[in-house]
Amino acid sequence: MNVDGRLARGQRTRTAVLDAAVSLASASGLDGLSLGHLAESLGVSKSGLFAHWRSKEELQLATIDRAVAQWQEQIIAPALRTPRGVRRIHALHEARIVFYAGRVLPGGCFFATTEFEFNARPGAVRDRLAEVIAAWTAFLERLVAEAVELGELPADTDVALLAYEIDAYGIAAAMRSRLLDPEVTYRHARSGVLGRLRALCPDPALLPEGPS
Amino acid sequence: MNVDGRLARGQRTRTAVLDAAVSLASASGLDGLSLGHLAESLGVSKSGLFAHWRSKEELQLATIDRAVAQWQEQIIAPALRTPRGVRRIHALHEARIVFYAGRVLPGGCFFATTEFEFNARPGAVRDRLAEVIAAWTAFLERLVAEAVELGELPADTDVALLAYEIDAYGIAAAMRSRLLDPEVTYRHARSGVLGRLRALCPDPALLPEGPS
DNA sequence: TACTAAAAAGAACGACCGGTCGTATATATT
DNA sequence: AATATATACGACCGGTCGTTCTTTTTAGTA
Repeated sequence: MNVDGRLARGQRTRTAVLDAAVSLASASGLDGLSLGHLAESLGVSKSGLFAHWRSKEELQLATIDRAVAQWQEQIIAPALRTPRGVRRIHALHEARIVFYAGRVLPGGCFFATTEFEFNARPGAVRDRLAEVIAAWTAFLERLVAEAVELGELPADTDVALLAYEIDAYGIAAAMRSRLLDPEVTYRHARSGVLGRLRALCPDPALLPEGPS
Repeated sequence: MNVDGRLARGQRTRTAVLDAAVSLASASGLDGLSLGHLAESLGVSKSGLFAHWRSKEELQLATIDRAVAQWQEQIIAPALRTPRGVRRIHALHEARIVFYAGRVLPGGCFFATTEFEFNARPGAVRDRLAEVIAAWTAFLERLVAEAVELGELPADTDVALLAYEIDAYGIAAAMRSRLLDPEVTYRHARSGVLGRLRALCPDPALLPEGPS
């Protein structure tokens, strides 16, 4: 288990840089993120960054991967610890709102910011972001499909549509919570999805009580 | 009605510049929009822009105003030509989707892009964008409230929540239509709102037929 | 025709951008 | 102890950024 101390040091630096990069990019975008600012905010030299990534684009791609891992840990993992079906769907959405409301990232949502930033800019970054959102969409649809299979949602449910709707509530929350009243926004995002699921789910005991 | 030819020329230039600025900013953001590119794409000198706006920020603010006017003409005006109530709500959403699907702007949606870009960057631009989205939200809520008053939606409808939901479908469409399958995305955005309104509206004749 | 004012161009600026290079410093291997 | 390697640094490059200043062109006025 003894690892090379040099590699360990590099790994430590890499992680610290990418964590800071995800934070900064969530607020300023992957393009607005400048190597000079990033290096300065970490107390390292700009040129030192090039020892780990040969170009800014490579660092941008690595930053995306890091943000995916963070999303996996903080939003997807909690949901997977919840029983399949509507409860898992609800847990996923709830973890997302908690993540936004907890101000984990200064910009709110890394993916919402960067996907809007790059959706009209061809290149490797855009392609990678498209892959990420496709995987996220597929995951959401799988959760909805499972709920249908379990009989917790009607058999004629439009799975892709419901997944779209749930995601839309989250995206809107990420945007509006920073420009309008956050509390009101989160309440809408929460009760929107909850109301939707409650209207479809035949077993009301599976979902939390509370004001619509 | 005879106007000063010099001023008229300036007005023409100003309009042309702002139209191009809205287009470019919808794809690259208000910050990614560089004065050099903007000037070059118009066949104008960079310094000439400063005859009309004293700084980039001033031009950014003017660009926002121009985008608001465009939104007013192409999305709000058509809706206001439709009878009040759920039909007007539906017309508004439909005009929005048509605007996105018609590729009027290369980036899809000026506001979605810039609001995500600036939601974590304090300053005059962010403040102006916050005003714009607040006005848009108020407008949407007014349309929903009118439908309730007309009896086309239940009296106990959560007006602000329904307005949030309708807007969320639009925001999600702007983002996903550029990274995932556009046709599927627009179908979801359309049938999502339509399904929502049909489930609430007691008079089915007010809304178009068609698959869910 | 002379004068004025608006619009636009041109050249130049300091600051910062992403990126390169040579070098110094740790840590490992022999 | 000598050597190799991964990491990190400081100095610097060409280019672009927003911005300023000066000059020229265009249009209206007396």
